[in-house]
Amino acid sequence: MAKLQEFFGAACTVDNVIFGFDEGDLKILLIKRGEEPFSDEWALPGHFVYPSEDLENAAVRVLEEMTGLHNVFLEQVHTFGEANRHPFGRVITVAYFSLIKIADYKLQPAGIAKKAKWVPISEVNNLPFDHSEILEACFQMLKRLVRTRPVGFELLPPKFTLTELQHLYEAILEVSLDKRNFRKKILSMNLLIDLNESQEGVAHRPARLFSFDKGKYQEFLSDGFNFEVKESKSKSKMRVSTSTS
Amino acid sequence: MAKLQEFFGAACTVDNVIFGFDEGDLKILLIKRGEEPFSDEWALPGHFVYPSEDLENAAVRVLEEMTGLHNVFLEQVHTFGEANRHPFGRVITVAYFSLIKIADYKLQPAGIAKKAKWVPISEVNNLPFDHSEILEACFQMLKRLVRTRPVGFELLPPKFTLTELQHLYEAILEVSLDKRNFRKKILSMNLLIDLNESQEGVAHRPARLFSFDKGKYQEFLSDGFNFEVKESKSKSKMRVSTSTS
DNA sequence: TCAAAAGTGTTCTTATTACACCCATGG
DNA sequence: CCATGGGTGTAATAAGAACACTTTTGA
Repeated sequence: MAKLQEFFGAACTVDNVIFGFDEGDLKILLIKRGEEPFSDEWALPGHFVYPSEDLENAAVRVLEEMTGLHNVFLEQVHTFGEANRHPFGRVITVAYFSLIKIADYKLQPAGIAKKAKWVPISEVNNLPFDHSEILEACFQMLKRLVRTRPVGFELLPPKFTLTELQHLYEAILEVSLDKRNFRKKILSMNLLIDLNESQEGVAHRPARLFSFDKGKYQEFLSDGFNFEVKESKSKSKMRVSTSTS
Repeated sequence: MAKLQEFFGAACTVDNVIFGFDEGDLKILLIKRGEEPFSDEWALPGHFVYPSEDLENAAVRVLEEMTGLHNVFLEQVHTFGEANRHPFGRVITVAYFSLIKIADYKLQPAGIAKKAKWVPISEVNNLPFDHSEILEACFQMLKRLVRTRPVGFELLPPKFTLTELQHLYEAILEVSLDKRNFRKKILSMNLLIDLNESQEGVAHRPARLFSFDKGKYQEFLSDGFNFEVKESKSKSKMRVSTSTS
């Protein structure tokens, strides 16, 4: 039997999969590591948890350092604790994922921008540590979440079109959806407010703009909903990995 | 900025919510602690993760020590890492939950039985540490899981009646269900095998016995299903806390 | 006038809900 | 013969799925 002291030699980190949606693509934020191990490689943003820092607070701290944003959607996903997952010693990592509006991120000073980049999720590969596994777990979590919570609110700008919202769902779920059925369903939830405004300057019929109803949104956040979607039969959409080695 | 060394002073534990189903009640296994802190109090079974032990393995180890059972359903739920949650230092705990057949457990030698007991979930209260919060998280997880995975297989004996299965769902979801609708739905899944056997020695019409179809079960385990259930309109069932302080 | 995306309804099918009486057994 | 829980079907409603053409704008 080990003595109590021997158990207190581990470190804990948080790693954060930060999702954004831009140009029809679901993306995550990667950072170029400045320290060993894996210095100069692109990895998930993360950091050690300080000795007297709450775990959740560490995740918030990393997120705020990366994005400059506060009050961001953040949820714990899974903890990875293989004994040899980190070369420097026993390091257990807790994975979080968060959802941000990329437009907000872009307004931030460029301090961190030199060492951070948004990468479409289909193009991410060869992450160091067990970060690929972490990403996969977070992506699965997002897929699950999108069917029970009105997640679009976190990822889209304040005003958006129904097509943008549909594309978001398609990007997350990796399916294609029927336009009429999607609209019927999402509108029947009374979650959206029709702003009676239209897009401007587009080379086609301008779309109506909508925003989320914050009251309804909070309701759905706590109670959940059931957004079951089935891939539309006609045209199927495959996940394309455009990554090259 | 802290030095690397300063991060390596934490300990990691696992805590395990072990669910069983018996006498129509959903129960969990509690253990009488043999060590400080909270010695002699009833708590969730758990233990430190050894320095070179995989996290998941620690959860399996605790489970096997407690129950003597192998290959048990076990899933990670959430990690609790408030800085001051443990009086002895920085201890982060990873919560797991598992599902066992209480009948199997009862066959085990009674070594641990003196310091362990099954408690109906409605009667659990005042657990030490943040164990109440951990239990709540695991119970929520079980509720979620029961609607997407054929969880009954893990909790019921090899042969069971449809009413027993229904009572299991009712205990987990804390609702009452319509008998006919429940049967129609569960039978339509082709998950059950009608054994063409009947109960014996009951003071009423004997019920047919069923078992799970292992092939179908595996399929549902990986693909999931959608067991949406709505509380039956006529008679509602409230969660009754029979605990007395 | 063309290209591009927006917008819009109906029919069919499937799943869910509500609901009440007879049956088999042991005591 | 009574108490107990087992077992069964149908009609009404709601939700989901399939599907194609017209509209508005800028270039």
